[in-house]
Amino acid sequence: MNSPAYRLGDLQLRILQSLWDRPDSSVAEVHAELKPERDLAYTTVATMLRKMETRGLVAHREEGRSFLYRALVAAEEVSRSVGQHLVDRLSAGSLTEAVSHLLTSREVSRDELDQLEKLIKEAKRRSK
Amino acid sequence: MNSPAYRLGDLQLRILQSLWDRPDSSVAEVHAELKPERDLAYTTVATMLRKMETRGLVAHREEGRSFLYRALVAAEEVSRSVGQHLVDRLSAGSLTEAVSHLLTSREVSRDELDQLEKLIKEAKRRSK
DNA sequence: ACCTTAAAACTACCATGGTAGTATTACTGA
DNA sequence: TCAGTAATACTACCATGGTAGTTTTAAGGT
Repeated sequence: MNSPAYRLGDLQLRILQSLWDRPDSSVAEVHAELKPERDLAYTTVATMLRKMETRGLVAHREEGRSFLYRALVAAEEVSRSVGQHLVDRLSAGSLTEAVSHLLTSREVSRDELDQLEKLIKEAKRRSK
Repeated sequence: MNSPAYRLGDLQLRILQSLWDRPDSSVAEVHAELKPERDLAYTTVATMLRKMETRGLVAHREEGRSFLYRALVAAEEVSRSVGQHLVDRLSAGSLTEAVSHLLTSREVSRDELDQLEKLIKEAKRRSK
């Protein structure tokens, strides 16, 4: 149906996540938030935001001398799309296979396993 | 530390998967295998294989008039790397969060949930 | 009013994945 | 031997993500 199959680069996705967390962020705020992980120039973030606006991913409004950006796409939508892509890449579309990959290819703590188990149980309850 | 952090495009990853399945494939064989999903020109696959060879991802040997390609990188290595990257994208590195996304953002059949549960149990047993 | 500063706008650039066309090479069969 | 064919080699192209420099605009203090 209406899954526009978002093709997002790493930076774009990261910026969206930042915007989902804090809507109406200025470029400076987004830049600051990304600073620890990726030391980008201010202009890089600004440019990216503008590119994303032309793609309809975000929108801005002026607040004094600043542009405040917000995401136009829902976290849900994009997550699904990205997640689907993930599963496809990892294992031609099979979710369980993908998770299996994830589990076997890394150290997974006892704690995480417990959490995962709980997740499954919840999902089962919901689907019942 | 020997995780070279493979940055692979979709097609490259798909080709590797094909090669893991059937080592010593000719270009024609890889092309044929990909045909149903992606109707690419023969030359596209050949070019990609050549590019991947310069990157050290695959190697070829001549067999009569054909080049037989094989993957130089282990499925394990790449899977881990790709999986890690995808988990990072989806949710800053948290595996359980990533799986949670996967579970809540799509229809998951009862059957899949059962399989997943089994997976977790196995992982627990192994880690014990 | 003017200088400083900070923001946005515009523009350019590079790397790379993806795509495919054309050229070349070399078997193979008649 | 030589035309046909099937393979590789070479090359070019495009789109896009990512990066950042330069230019313009406008606010704010003194």
